[in-house]
Formats: sequence, C-alpha cells, structure tokens
Amino acid sequence: MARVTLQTIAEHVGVSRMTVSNAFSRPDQLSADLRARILDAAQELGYSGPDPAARALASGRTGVVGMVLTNSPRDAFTDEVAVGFVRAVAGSLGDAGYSLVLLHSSSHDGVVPARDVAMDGAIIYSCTPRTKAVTALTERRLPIVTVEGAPVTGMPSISLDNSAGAYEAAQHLSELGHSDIAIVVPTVDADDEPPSESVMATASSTAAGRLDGWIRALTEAGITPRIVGTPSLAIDEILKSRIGRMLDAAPTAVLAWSDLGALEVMEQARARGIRVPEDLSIVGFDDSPLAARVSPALTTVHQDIDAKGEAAAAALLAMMRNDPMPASQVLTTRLVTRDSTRPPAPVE
Amino acid sequence: MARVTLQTIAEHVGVSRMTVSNAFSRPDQLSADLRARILDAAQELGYSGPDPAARALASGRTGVVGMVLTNSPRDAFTDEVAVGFVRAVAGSLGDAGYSLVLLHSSSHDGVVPARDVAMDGAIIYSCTPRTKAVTALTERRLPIVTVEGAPVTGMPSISLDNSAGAYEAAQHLSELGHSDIAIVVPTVDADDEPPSESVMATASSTAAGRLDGWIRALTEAGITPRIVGTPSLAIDEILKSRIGRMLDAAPTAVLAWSDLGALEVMEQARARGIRVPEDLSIVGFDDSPLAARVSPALTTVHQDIDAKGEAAAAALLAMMRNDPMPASQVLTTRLVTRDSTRPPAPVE
DNA sequence: CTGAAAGCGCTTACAG
DNA sequence: CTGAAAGCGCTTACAG
Repeated sequence: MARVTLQTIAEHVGVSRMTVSNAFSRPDQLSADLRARILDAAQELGYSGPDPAARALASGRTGVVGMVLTNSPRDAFTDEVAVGFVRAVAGSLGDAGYSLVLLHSSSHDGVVPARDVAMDGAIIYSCTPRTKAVTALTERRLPIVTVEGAPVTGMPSISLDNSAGAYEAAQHLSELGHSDIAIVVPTVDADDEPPSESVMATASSTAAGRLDGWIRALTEAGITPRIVGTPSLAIDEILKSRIGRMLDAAPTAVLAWSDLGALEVMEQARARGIRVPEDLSIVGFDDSPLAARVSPALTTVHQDIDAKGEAAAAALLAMMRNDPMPASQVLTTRLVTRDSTRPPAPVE
Repeated sequence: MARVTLQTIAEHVGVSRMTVSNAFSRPDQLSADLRARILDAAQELGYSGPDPAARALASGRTGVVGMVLTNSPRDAFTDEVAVGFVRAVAGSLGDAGYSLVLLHSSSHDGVVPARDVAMDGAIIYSCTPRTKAVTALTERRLPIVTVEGAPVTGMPSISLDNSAGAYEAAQHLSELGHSDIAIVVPTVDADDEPPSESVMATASSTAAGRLDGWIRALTEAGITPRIVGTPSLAIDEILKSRIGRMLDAAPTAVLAWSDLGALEVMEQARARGIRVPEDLSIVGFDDSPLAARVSPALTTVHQDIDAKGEAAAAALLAMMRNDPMPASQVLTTRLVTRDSTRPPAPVE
C-alpha cells in the first residue's frame, strides 16, 4: 500500500491538500466541524500528522536545537555540572516547544552531526573553538550561543565569572592562615610545580579563569602555590598519581577546580591518614549536589547551573525569534563555607 | 543575496547539481580532482554542505534518534540512573553516526515533539504506555525500542529483572535475621501499611517488579513488611514525611526502591540518632555512583546501566538497518553487600 | 565517471 | 473559510 500523505486525506475527505495541512498546523484557518472530519479521516487512514522532514524543508523550521558538548556525550555526562546544564537547557527549551539534540563532536563514516543534523539553532558548551563540530556549526550561520568558551563572532555567550569565584576561594584559605597551598586543575600539564607562563598557557578557558583568580589572590597574599595538573579534561590516572605525589609532602590546603577533583583529593588524603580538615583544608568548585552530601561537607564555590542553562536557552530562543541580539552574560559565583576548611594546625 | 545551494555551486564549477551532491555524499562517485574543485568552490561561496532538512526529505534518513523519558527531561535528569542510561545510549548511537534528541513528553502550542520531530527511530525509557508522547510515537510506525516499560506491539524491549534483584535484596535481610522490615517505594500510595492488592496495583512497571520480588522473598520467610509509598514518581514531600512517620517506630531494616531513596532514609535516620547499620539496616537499588561513596557505604542491587543503554541502542540500530527483528532482553542484577546492612541488634 | 528526469511531502503567500 | 500555484533543496534510480 502506498504511503498515506496529506494528499490521501484530502482526496478521502474531498478537500484540497492545503485544507488538510491547515487542519493540522493552523486550526484557526478552518471551521471546527471540517477540522474534526479531517482529523477523523486521518485517524482512520492511519495518518499520524504531517511528515516532519517535509514540513521542515517547506517551513524552514525543525523545532530542534543542537548542543555540542566538550567531548562525546559519553564523557560529558560523567560530569554533574554538565548534566545539570543539559537538564536546565532541555527544560527551558522544552517549555518553548523545542527539543534538544545532543551532537557528537566526532564524526563517523563522514557524518558530522554538527553539519548534518537539521536544527534551528545551537548551543556550544565548554568547547575549544577549534573543534570540528564548532567549525561546522559556525559555517551554517545558525543562531548560536556559546557557553563557557570563546564566543562565535557576533553571537552572544554565557559564562561564569570563574576568576572572581576562584579569587574568593583562595582568599578564604589565605585568610584562614594557610600559606602552603596546592592547586589541582586539569587541562594544565604540571606536576607540583610553581606557576609558570608555559604551564598555564595550556589551560582551557574555564580552567584559565579559575587559575587566574587563584593566582591573583595568592599573589596578593604573598603566597606561591604549587600546581598539580594533567593535560586531559578529566580526572585521569596522571592526575591521580600526581595528587598522590603531592600528598607525599602535603600542603595544608588544596584548591580544586571542581568538586569531583576535591573529592578525589579527599579520598586519597583519607587513605593516607591525612585528616580533613584538621591536617588538610580543601575547597572545591561548582557546589554540585555531592558537595553538601559528603563528609566532611565540602567548602566550595557555588554556581547557579539552572540560571546558566536558562540564560543560554533564553538567549537562543530570542535569536531564533529574530528578537534584537541578546547580550552576553557573565554569571556570578558565591563561596559556600562548609566543613572541609579551617585554619592550619599550629606548628608543633 | 540569494541562498547558496547545490545549484549555485554546480553553476560555479560548471557541472550538474547531481555531481555536487555526489561530491558531498558519495565521494567514490567522482574523481578526486573534480571533488576537490567542487569542495573548494563550496568553501569559497560559503556553502556548508547539503541542507539537512532537504536531504532528510529526499533520502528518508535524518541521522537522528529520539528518546522519550519518563517525564520532562528536567525530572529525568535528576535521576542518576536515567542520566547513565542516556549517556550510554548517546555514546553507542554516536559511534554509529546517530545523534540523540531528547523528546519532551508534554506539548507546547500544539507542538508534540514525539510527533513533530524528524527522526529515524526512537527509544522509550521508563514510560507508561498511555503517555501522549508514546502514543504519538507509536502511530508513526518508526522502529522503536522500549526500555523498562510495556513494549510496543511487535517491537523489542529491554528491561531489568527487577523482581529477581529485589528478591535477592529481601532475602539478604531475612537471612541476616531481620523480620521487622519496611519497604519504601514511589508510585504506590501507602502509608506504613501492610501490602494489599489495592495499594500495589498503582505501581509503575519498575516498582511493580521490585515489589513483587521483595514480597515474594519476605512471604517465603514468613515476614509481612510495612509499605511506605507515594503516588508520585520521585522523592516528594509526601514520601519524606511518611518515611519520618515510619521511623517513629522504626523497623530494623528498610528496603528502598533506589539508592536515592535509601539515602533519604539514611539521612532522616541519622537526624533522629538512629544508627545505620547498628539500629537500622538499609538496602538500596541500582548501585549508582553515590552508593559506594556515602558512609556507611550502601548495600544495594547492582544493575549494569551501560549494558542496558548499549543493548537498547544495538536493538534500535539493527531495526533501522532492517536487520532481522532483534529479540527482547531481560538484564540481570547482582546484590552488592557493603556496610549499611548487618544482623539486627539483639533484643535487650 | 557524469547528468537529465522525477519526485520526496509539505507550506507560504496569495487570490477568491 | 477554502484552494490553485509555486517552490523548499535535495537524492534516488537510471541512462549514457
């Protein structure tokens, strides 16, 4: 049997194809009675509504927004902050009738999702601008919002004031009296070294902002931190072993670039009998749901992930509506003092 | 300026539209030299590749797979198990060149994503069959895989042996010597009551499977549990207050339908000075990342979320390839004994 | 290896 | 409130 299309229904009911289309897409364009007859016929013939691909081509709208995440979704979804962001974006977008499609940044068999998936706009989350996916997306001249990364020319970006948050965290430690402080941060290839230009230049934009804030505050306090890093984006084996080495001659406090990183330090410290916070203070970043739950509860820099997701979605929706170009935004952070930090133990 | 299309490039290079199409989509159909010239021209004219919507209409393929989650993505992404599932599915699908689109189950302005988004197949995760989204999807006659829910007729389903897992959990408690046991489970409206048909009939399919397993094991041991539930899908205020009431006359052990539920019980118990596991044993379900991290580490029923996601993706990919219809699968569970369970304290 | 023909299923914009 | 015309940008299947 041939496929059922608008035409089939039109013939069955004895109206034009256009009227059937209106019955589905513009209910106000025809009488309620006629519309009911058309919908009944559609039901009867097993027609589930206008074909989305055809509709997208004819109307120029897909109802879909793309999101490219740092790496593959596989990596990104390991990160609570990224998950929270996706959640907030998908929620806000859904409220406006849009669906979110997760775009792989790699390609398979010549398929580059960022180039080949139909969409009305896109959000680029925490990506380096030179990713293939980002390039492909940019070339399409779609509305784009960048989050935590270098903005696409002429497009708005949403980011966090990473530097100010980190500054506050470092200041907190120095005010408590700490001066032997280590920084733990990925995307920076450093093994317990003092900060240097060459080491810091490798940082991702988020890491760079946080590094900047930590170093500023510590420099003002006359403190030179040690830096423990890894070239990768995540808590890999390199970072774990470097954290271990750092704890061999443990500082009195650690600044971690994320709560997960802070927990890794906390676990390794515990395994060695280093007490937190008595022997070692730890400050995280993000205030993920875990932070308040672990024991001791983690002092950390709070960021409002929901607000970030909503801001990104709102900016993109405005662009897709052809509203005036939305402004870029820098969201603020707030230090949350819990139980993982206290003054250093007096020297005996 | 007019939009740049295949035609534009074709005229510029002096070949047919078809040849330009081949340059992008079937590189083996033309000489490398000609292809390079075409691609250069495209680059120069700012053509980023064939329009995805037009390509989808003409070819009948979109490269996109839909997923409908229990409720809105907003709710689903609060659940670590759901997040892990999405992660595994998106990863497997991405490896095959497909992107995953998250489908809102509600509608906005007459837009029903499950009906209106172009896709090649869909995964229905943990939904009741009567959801509008599920109905809409089914009517489209797309390849569909159902996960943790009633299968769509003629389509494969992937699920967990919830009943066997729960059986093992309950058996563990009875073997430890517990006989005063409470069950905590959502989608069941019960306030510390003994099991009854009417109460249990409301359970979602996942909850129903787990309830079945718990009750079977306890019945065999001659134990009548108390049931603490809530009509909703999540840990809401009703459930929290009912847990509180249950702890007023605390049992010696609790079976929770999820690790998050188990943690809620653990926290409320701690707040009341009820020690876990000395005064109260707790068993969770899922073995989420949190389970091993909390203290005391949670005894729970492990399920392999990655395997579940991969199985769902593999089944759907097979259907989209027109392979023979894949078989439904029931995945197994495994009890992981950690520190939150022990024999009940001797009666003094 | 290249191209002319036919068509994918719908919507926009307009006329009545 | 309804419909005839034109077109969205591409690919499939075939002929040369």
